[in-house]
Amino acid sequence: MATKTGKEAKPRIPLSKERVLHTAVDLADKTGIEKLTMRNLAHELGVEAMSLYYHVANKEVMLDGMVEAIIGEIGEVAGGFEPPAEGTDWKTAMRHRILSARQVMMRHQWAPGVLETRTTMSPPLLHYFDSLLGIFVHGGFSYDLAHHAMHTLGSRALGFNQELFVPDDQGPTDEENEAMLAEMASQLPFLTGMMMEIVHDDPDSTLGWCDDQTEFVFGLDLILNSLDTLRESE
Amino acid sequence: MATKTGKEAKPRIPLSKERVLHTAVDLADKTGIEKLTMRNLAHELGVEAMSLYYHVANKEVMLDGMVEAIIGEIGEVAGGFEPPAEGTDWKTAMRHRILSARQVMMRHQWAPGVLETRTTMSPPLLHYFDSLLGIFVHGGFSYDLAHHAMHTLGSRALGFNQELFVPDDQGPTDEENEAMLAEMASQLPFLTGMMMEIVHDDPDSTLGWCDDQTEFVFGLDLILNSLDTLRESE
DNA sequence: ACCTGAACACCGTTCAAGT
DNA sequence: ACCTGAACACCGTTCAAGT
Repeated sequence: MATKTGKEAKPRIPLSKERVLHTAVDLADKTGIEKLTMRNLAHELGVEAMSLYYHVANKEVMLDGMVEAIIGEIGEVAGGFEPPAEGTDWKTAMRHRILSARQVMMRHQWAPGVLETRTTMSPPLLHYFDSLLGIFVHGGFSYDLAHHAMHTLGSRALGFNQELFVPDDQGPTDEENEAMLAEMASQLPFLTGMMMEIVHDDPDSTLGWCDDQTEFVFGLDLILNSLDTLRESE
Repeated sequence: MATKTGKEAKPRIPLSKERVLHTAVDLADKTGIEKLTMRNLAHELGVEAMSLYYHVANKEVMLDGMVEAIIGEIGEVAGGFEPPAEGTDWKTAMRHRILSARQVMMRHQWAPGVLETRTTMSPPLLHYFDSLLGIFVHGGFSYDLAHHAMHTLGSRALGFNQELFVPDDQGPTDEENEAMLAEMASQLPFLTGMMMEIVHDDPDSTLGWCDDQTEFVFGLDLILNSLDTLRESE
């Protein structure tokens, strides 16, 4: 009752589009995207919900703005979107750029989901894609192959992969896991077989077993190497 | 006023979980997922919103059920999830299975988005993935490589690819496009270059230019071929 | 067993009004 | 110029009540 969470001091810092966006990003990081409501955000800013609408047209464009902020972060991590230094192998340049993007996505878990719901590409996003295309083209790709390449990368171009079925927050208990495995054995022979092998190699692993980073890099390298072969034979 | 949309005859067919789910799928197909509210669905069924809760626990499990229905459809299109006929090349089997899934995703545009928000794998979904794994393993993959392979496929395993930024419903006008291209030229040299080449080859194409099916198959084949090479050298 | 009316606790957003 | 109070049109969902 005595001190509420950091909205005590009357808002000396006036609201601004930037402050709204940055606070929104922080709040989404902290509480998850589903808790990012205009009301919650306003409260975090020590202000009424309706005040936000003076700085952002509506929630949808606010989300657009948050995405732009994220792209900016990628730029910081990657050291800008300029073409790689003369003589740099295109594959290492692309790998570096994409893994930089991934770093940013990792600290903003909500970002992939929001990215997927955007219907228009903001200028920063276009700029980012242009820079990826640049790496391809400077690396000797035709526009046609570079185009295919972008589609093949899909969301990996932004540093994330459709992780189908991230296991639930509350993981199954060990007993549930045990029971599940037993029942699965007959119905799902291959999944069971795979899991038993994995459990054998790493006893600590459970149903949510995968090392996302390893798997991401595996897929990324497979695609980049494959594209390189196509480029050579073009 | 005289005749409302097909809810005239009093509900001779009683509600049931199946009827709720199938109507939900149809309604999502017809009006889009964002219009699929419990109230709208109830109205479509000639019933009050609260009646739905007798047959489905809540909206989230209803969406789970809809996904299960979709997996069922994939089974119909693919002719079941049984392992491929003896001696079938794993790659053609996998390609066929995945392109069957894609057919189903194409007629339920909302399905990818809903799939991505699921947090638990329903039995039909597990069964589907098990069948894919089976194709890999029967094709000579180790469990370890098959595991990597599943991650590499990502959402492609279910017949869709993260199409980042499907252009807006209301496409830009020709003039807007023109203006955009002009402005882009300096800022986005590679995107502009690529688009100009594409426009040259196919004058009808615009910003929403890509042939999704072609691009999907390109990426899929690239990945499958690459995996085959890894399998051989394992 | 199956369906409903009224109500609750939320959303995003508009609009006229305050300073 | 910037912020707000009250209100609107929606959500999903609970719960006691109807048949």
